[in-house]
Order: sequence, then C-alpha cells, then structure tokens
Amino acid sequence: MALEKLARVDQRQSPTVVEIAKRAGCSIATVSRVLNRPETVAIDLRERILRIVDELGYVPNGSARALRSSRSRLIGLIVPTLDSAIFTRMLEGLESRLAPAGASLVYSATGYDLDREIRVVRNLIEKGVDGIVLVGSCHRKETLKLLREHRVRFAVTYALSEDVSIPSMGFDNRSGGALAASYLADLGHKNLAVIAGVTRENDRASGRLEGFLAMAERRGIDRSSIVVVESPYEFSRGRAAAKIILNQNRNVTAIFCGSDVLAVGALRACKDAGLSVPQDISMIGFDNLDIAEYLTPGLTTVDVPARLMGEQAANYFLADQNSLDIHSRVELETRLIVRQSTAPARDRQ
Amino acid sequence: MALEKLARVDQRQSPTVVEIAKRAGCSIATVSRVLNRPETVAIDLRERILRIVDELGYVPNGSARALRSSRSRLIGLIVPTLDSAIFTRMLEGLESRLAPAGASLVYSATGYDLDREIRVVRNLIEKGVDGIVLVGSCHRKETLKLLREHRVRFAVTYALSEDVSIPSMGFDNRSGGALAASYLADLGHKNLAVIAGVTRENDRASGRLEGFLAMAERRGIDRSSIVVVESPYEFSRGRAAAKIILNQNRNVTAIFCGSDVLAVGALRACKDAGLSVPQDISMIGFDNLDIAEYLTPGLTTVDVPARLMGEQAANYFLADQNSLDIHSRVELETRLIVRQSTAPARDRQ
DNA sequence: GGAAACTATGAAAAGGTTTACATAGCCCTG
DNA sequence: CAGGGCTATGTAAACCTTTTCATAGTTTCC
Repeated sequence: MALEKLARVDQRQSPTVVEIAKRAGCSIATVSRVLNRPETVAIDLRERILRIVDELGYVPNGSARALRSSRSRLIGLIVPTLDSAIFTRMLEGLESRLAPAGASLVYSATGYDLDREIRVVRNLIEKGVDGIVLVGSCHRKETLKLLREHRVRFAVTYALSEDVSIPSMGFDNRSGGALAASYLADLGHKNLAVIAGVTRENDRASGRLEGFLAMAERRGIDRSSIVVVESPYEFSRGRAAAKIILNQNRNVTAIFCGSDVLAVGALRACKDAGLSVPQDISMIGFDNLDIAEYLTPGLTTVDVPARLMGEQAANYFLADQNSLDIHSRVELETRLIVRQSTAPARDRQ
Repeated sequence: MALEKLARVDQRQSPTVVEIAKRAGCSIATVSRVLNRPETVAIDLRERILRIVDELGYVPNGSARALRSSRSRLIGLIVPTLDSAIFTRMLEGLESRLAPAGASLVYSATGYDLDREIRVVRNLIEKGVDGIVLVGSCHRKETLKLLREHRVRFAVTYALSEDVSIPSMGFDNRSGGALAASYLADLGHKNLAVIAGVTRENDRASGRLEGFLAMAERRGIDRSSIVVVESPYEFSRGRAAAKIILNQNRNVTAIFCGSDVLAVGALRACKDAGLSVPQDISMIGFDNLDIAEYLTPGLTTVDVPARLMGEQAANYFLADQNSLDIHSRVELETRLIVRQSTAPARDRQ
C-alpha cells in the first residue's frame, strides 16, 4: 500500500491554494476568487476560507501568480545613481505609493552609462516588471526597442519627452535654468559662470545649461561671455570646478550650478579662496535638496518636484491601463527658492 | 481545415523556449541547459541555440523560472527610510554587487514602524525574494516567524545581532558611541549633551547612546550630568533639540549627535545662538555622510561602513548556500573621523 | 409554469520554465 | 565482443496560480 500517499501534507512546506481548498472543502478556483475578487464568493464560504488562510499563514506565490496573470506587481526604477541624493526623493515618492497597492519597487542603477542601461532594462524585463521608470528622455535605440518588443510600459521622469507618445512625469529643465539666469539678471549680475553637469547624453544637464544661456542672452548678457565648466555631480568635483573658475575669471560675480551637490562643492571653493557668498559671489543650485536650507549661507536653488514625480509615476503604473483618467503626461513646475547665497551684483576686487 | 493551427507563431508575442527549440531543431530541455549550464551541451548545438536566442531577442520569463526553480534572483531590502540619506550608501553597495550577478534589489521602507515591517516582509515573501536585508536586530516576533516559516534567508545590518544564529553584517553601535565619548573626554570636555535618535524599538540609536554614556562614565564623567534629548533624524529636529539644550544648559561644551543629520541641524542651532563651533561648542556626528566634510566647520563624526555592509550582505545572499566560505557574520569597524567641529574644552561665557 | 437570466461553484487548461529520469550512442576494458 | 560507464539529448512532470468554460441551482418574468 502506498503509504506515502496517505502522509499528511508536510507541515513544514508553505501551504498552497490546494491545501486551503482541501480544508475548506471547496475547489482551488474558489480560493483564488476569494483572494482576488472576494465579492464573487458567497459570504459564509468566503469567510471560512479567509479564516483558514489566516490560520495557515498562507502567502500566495507571486511567481505563479505573475506567470499566469502576466502581472508581477513589480515596478522597475532605473536611475543613474543614488550617490548624490538627487534621485532618492523620487524613489521614496514612488515607493510610498506603490507599497499600499501591494506593488514593489525594483531598483537599478546605471552609473550614467546608457549602455549599461540596456542590460539593466533587459534584466528588469526578465524579472517581469509591469513597468519601468526611467530618468530623462535620452536613451539608446536598443533600450526603447527592448521595451517596445516586450510590451513593457515605461515612463520618463526628470524631463518631458519630446515624443508625446512617451509618457512622462517631469519638468522642463530649460525653464529651470532660465529661472536662475533671470534672477541673476534681476540682481544685476553681468559676469556669469555655470558649473553644469556632464551634458553628453544627458538631456537634464544640457537642458538646464541651455535654458540658462538662452535666458541670459535674452536679458542682454552675451552668451560667449559666460564661463561654462562641466563636472560630474560630486562635491569634490564642484569644488574643483569652482576653483578653476574663480582663479581664471576674476570678474565673475555669480555661479549657477547644475545641481546642489555641485553648489556645495562650489561654496566650499569660495571659502577656500577667501571669497564670501553672497557678498563677493552669488551662488545658485538646482534640486533643492533638504540640505540646501542648512548650508551656510542657505543656498538659493531651483526646486525640483522630485517626490511628486515619483508619486505621479506610481499613479500612472497603478492605474488600470484602460482607465479613462490615466495621465500619461504630467508637466510639473520648477520654482526658484531664494535663500542667502544670492545678492545684488557688486564688482569684485 | 483549422487554418489557425497553421498560422505562424505570432511575431508580436515574446518568443519562448519552445520557439527557440523549434528553430534549433532540439528539445526545450536543451535550450534550458544552454541558458543555465552551457558546458553540458555540445559546442556546435550550443552556439546554434545562442545565435537563435540572440536573433529573436529572447528574454527568459523570470516568473516561470522562479516558479519552477524557486529562486527569483530578487533580494529584498527593508530600511526605515531613505529620506535622511543614511541608508542610501548601503543600498548602493548592495545593488552594485547584485546587478553583475543578474540579481535585483527590491526596495521597501517601513518609516521606523515595526508593525509596518511585518506587512512589508509578507509582501516581499509573496514576491518570492531569495533573501531579505533588514536594518537592526529589533523586530517583531511575527516578522521573524514569517521569515522562518517561509524559509526566507535574511540578514541584519547596521548592528550585530545578539543571536549568533542570525546572520549579520554590521558593527557595534555601542563602540561607535564610545569612540565619541572617549574623544570628547580626551579633549577635556566635562559638560556633555547627546542628541540621540529615537531609542524606542531602535537598537542602533539606543546602542550609540548607551555606548556613549558608558564610556563617559568610565572616563569619570557622571552619567546623570549628561543632558540627553531624543529626536527623529531630521535636520529641523536636530536644530530644535540643540536649541533647547543650549538654552537650558549654559555650561554644555560638547554635543554628540546620533546621526550626521541631527548634527547638521545642531550646527545650525549653534549659529542661531551666536555660538561658534568648535570654539564654544564641540560637535560630533555619526554616519560620516559625504556632506560631513563639506559643512562649515567640517564635521567630526563616527564613520559607518555603510557601503561595505551592503556589499557584504550581497555576498552573503549571492554565495551558494552550501558554500564553505559563506560568511554569515561580518563584524565591521566604526572609526572616528576628526575634522574641525571639535576642539579642546573651554568654559563657556 | 416554463423559459430566460443570474449566481455560485467546479473542472481543467494554460502559463514558461527546470529537472528527474530515460535513452541512445559511444568509447573502454577485460 | 559483451557489458559497463560516459556523454549528449529528449520526454514529461512539476511548480502554483488564474481563468475560461461548463453546470447546477436559484430567481425573475410574462
């Protein structure tokens, strides 16, 4: 006699829907229904099943669920890096919305390398994510091809894609840069410098720079007179870049930095050089990191709706794909936060 | 005649292992083998299959793979929050190791709420993660029960669990606190204050505080003379806490903060109060965030091997479970980074 | 009172892999 | 040259759900 057939289901094995059904005296289909659309099951049976689910500590198998329904409740996030804290707020916003809906966030970094982004995307597709949040609208053809061929929804953040068919929750980096230029012009600054992020294959960095230059020009400042340096987003790099600018261009009275991280470094360089901010040099950052308010002097900066972008992206992916009010293009605003690092122009020396 | 049977496989559908096998004229088992243990397949067949895989842009279905093999290549990370940048470095370290191995990181936040942690853990188990990285060794019974019952490997970071059967990659928060106390004693400070994190259900915050107090006592400073305030890890809260301390205890000459975030706020409070650091007040932080070096004055702080913990945790989960050299307890060191925010004691006023 | 329309449930297939087991061909060895 | 041990491949089951379709029972309506 096949004794093993009679052996009780191994207690130590995680229970499945079969075990639940057996105990509730119903079919697995009904158990599944209770778990997914409870209202379709008679109340007493439903409650009996739920009780058993609870008793056994049953947790559905996400892989099986995903395989069958082709929905994993996983959303991928691909950012260049979290090292410089710029994208952390978006990540938090995204997760804060996903979690209550039972969805999870899969995080990946590219290190600002678009080729690595291709591999990252492939990896996320393999994991079966329901959607991918990208930063910026500059990507390899291959990246987009992968996304299209595998029918993975995606959205762009931190920028607004020119192609309106691509969902984006972002802001116009150019206007952000323009905000800074405009304010410096208002203050009477004529000798400007920019420490931009690395603009190559980075539409955010180049947009901010372009917007700044264009507005400066409109305000009567000769574009070619503006000193521009590019620098990776690191404190030390901002410091080094500012040092060069201050040494080589003794008449510069204001510096616009493509990110607050660069600005922190640049502020330090001013101090190193014995220049005071804002008396000698005005400084404007970009991002409005939490720390900006706590620097000395408080950093004037362009606020980026980072958390909001994350939340909006989450909304987009959580919304029923056929829903009527699905916002696939959310245009958010930047605004200038004036603190103590900017003042009216005064000649240096 | 059933024409649809003859219809070519829908090009627009992602190809599966069946399609590959068909084109290569072999069985799906062989395709699977090529993908997982290539060395077991004859070289010419293997290469033919790989070529087809490439041509078709085949991407394996992770859900099916996970379902069958019960390995998802997903590692969960549960931290209180990323808002204060404390845990970001660990996250980056973890991801940087997981990605090359084809594994991905699923991020979740608890907001310092241990009950929410239970739900988060359940959710991650449902997603089928192969392992979970936790922060600290203080958790609800139910959390641990879930992990055990579902046989999910997990590890503790940012602390060393007392229970040696629980893998941990962390450091001793008490020694970290002791480092700070010891250094302040060396400098001759006798009137100390601590702005600790919220110690309730937080072994890291309480460990740091305890270690500080114990060492201070050992160095002849009466424990009861030390002013202790607890505060959530936010710039503004650190500022508020320091303000109270400075107002109510005019003789305090040194403040130890349970995190750099608190220290940034506290530095600001000193400035608000017209006190200079380090001449009037010495300040020590904890974490050694990147920003610490760029504050004015540069912040003396206890360095935490955050990135390393992430990397070590990744190593642990990536290692073959039966491997001999699997390090399930990695004890890392904190060290004091002396900058400009600390100086020998001088009476205030 | 009987057809029509619902409602609650069950049976069974499907989703794409991995893997235990079987097999066929080959090379050795005695 | 029989038989044993390899190696490379194939067959088919299993992983755990969701979902389509069928069915039995109940209500509704003329």
